Amino acid sequence: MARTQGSHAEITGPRIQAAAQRLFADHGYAAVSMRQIAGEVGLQVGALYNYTPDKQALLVSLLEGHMHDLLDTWAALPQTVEPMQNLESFVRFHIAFHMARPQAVFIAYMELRNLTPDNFTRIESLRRRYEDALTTILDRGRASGDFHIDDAKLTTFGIIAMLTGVTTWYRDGGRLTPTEVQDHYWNMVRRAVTA
Amino acid sequence: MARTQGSHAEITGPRIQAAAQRLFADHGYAAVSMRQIAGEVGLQVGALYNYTPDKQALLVSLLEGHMHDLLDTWAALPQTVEPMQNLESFVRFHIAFHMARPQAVFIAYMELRNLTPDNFTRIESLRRRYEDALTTILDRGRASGDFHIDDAKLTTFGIIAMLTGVTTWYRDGGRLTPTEVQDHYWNMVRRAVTA
DNA sequence: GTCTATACCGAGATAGAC
DNA sequence: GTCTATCTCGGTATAGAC
Repeated sequence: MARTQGSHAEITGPRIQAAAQRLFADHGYAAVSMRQIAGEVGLQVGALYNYTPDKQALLVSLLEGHMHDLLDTWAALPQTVEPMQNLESFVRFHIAFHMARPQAVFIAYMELRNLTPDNFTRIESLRRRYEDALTTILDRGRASGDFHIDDAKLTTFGIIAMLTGVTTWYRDGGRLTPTEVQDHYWNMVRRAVTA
Repeated sequence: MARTQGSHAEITGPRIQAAAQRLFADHGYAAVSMRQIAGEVGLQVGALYNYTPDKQALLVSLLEGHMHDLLDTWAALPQTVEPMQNLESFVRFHIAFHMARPQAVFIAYMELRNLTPDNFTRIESLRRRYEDALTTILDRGRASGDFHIDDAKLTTFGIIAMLTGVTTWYRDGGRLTPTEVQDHYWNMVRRAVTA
């Protein structure tokens, strides 16, 4: 079966996603044009619309892909019954996952306001599911007496904000290795939840 | 002295700033048009250019104003020689200041990438000065033996990220009073820096 | 200082040939 | 599936009358 000339569906789709991700992360969704994305991939604008109905759908698919990646990867990790161990693996996982995908993370935090209300609701509910995973760990640890925390929800927000902040300063090849960064943050979190 | 008809320089300037701040915070700098800002103030577009040379300068003045407000307000607070007390007042100050200006804070964190390189450098150096204030407190507390921390710079990033995260969920009139929020975060920070 | 009018450009998206 | 060409709209910014 000879292909239609210039037809490359299987590889063009992912390349569009990758280009959009890079450009959205660097300049922001609103500041990036469909022409720029097309140029990055080596297409004319019109061709983009074979892959996405519009610009918004491109953003949504990036955000949804990222959130599902996050939830699925965490769910696939082995869990223990020991609260302190569970918390440690959450902390290390969160840092490692976020360090490895700075662009996707950046978009996930910055571009929520560019979603239409219904898309926003969908993405927000995925984020909440992730937060709930940590809240559950904290609640169990408090029930078992391992953790001393005032408010599990607030502690969840505090921990996640602290850990996610790593992406604002961490650069590959910097002063600290990823493991060292994890060690330091785990030290802070561990002490913050124990008396 | 009769005024020129329709001339209101003293009040129009601040109103433009306020409208820009609100719109930039709600929709993002790149997504807001000069026409929208003018409409919000009750002007035609052209009139805006009596107050700002261009859109970028409007953003810069908001960011610079916010950062100087932050630095000056902190500098005006009384400092003690007691590291634990200094850290507590930093934590409470940071939360209170950020809670009170959600829009300015949001813009200060989200719109840095829409600055031209030289403007970015200026704003970044102001932010660094603020971070250094906390690092200094931590260093002093470590030297005095009050704090047990691995890395003052990293602890600075961790604490500031955690505290600033308050703005993502706090709403006036919510479950917790501002003071209760401060109490909880101070508990977490205090434990995180002590053994 | 504000207005109206406009220059100029680039945005998102579509149509139809190949 | 991609291209060229184009539609329509709204963007920033300016000119000149009042």
